Amino acid sequence: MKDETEFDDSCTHTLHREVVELVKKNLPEGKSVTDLSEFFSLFGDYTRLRIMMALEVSEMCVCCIGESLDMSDSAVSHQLKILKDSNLVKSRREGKFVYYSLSDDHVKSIIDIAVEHLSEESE
Amino acid sequence: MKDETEFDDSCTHTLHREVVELVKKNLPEGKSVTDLSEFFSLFGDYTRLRIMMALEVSEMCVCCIGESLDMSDSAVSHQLKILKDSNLVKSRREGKFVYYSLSDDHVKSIIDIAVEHLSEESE
DNA sequence: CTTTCAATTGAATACCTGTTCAATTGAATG
DNA sequence: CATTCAATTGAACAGGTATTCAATTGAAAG
Repeated sequence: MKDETEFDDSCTHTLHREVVELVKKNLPEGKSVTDLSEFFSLFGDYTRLRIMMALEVSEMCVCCIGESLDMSDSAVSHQLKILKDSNLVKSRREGKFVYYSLSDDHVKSIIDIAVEHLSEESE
Repeated sequence: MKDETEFDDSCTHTLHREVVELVKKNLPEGKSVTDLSEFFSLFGDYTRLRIMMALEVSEMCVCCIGESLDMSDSAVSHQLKILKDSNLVKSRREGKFVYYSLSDDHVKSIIDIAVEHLSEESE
């Protein structure tokens, strides 16, 4: 009857055990990590990122965004919906046009940090 | 013979035209935006993000990461390869084990910024 | 040299997600 | 009220990607 009966799967070194337990304790709950990864995913798509960077320059209506980025209005609208549902952009209607803009400057600051990281990378 | 022959697609208002041209001028070239979106994508996957957050706590061997996060060693190894190719994690071999750790503290700072953003969001 | 365990790899699979296309809604205008 | 243009929506499609599974490599120990 060995001492290891409760540790019968892989990587059973006691030293490693302690680390595993420590990590399990300190890891945030699944929900918040999911939220975080979904947040990063918003920036992880090429066209969505381009839309946000375009809106850093100026607010624009849907068709202007499409023309600036050479995308169909439909594709733009779909992505804008995702960004709006995530509170990264907001919109206002003026006559026939719906103008989109960034909700706040979090977007810019997050992109800036990443740009900075990537530029340091290539040194 | 109208003046609009060169502007015969949608959204032809001169006011909008100027904005479109401004945005086109100020938008970074495609390559750098692609790099940026790929960078964010690394954080945009649930399991990859969990791996990085686990490594914030301590360096670990592959099987310990798997055990901490309840994933197969193979799945962990595949993701670690992606993270290593992107220079977000590094590894060292010690006997039979390969220990992984974060390359630098950029990972932590980027995650922290996002966490901060999300917490402000919910106020 | 054979065995054992950790880690990696490649191929196949399954899932997710962005785009397209067609149809529809909303608002202004004649 | 019909028309026009901007925008939205839903369904279908296609491309990318994470996981699984099986096989293999690498290092230590008997």
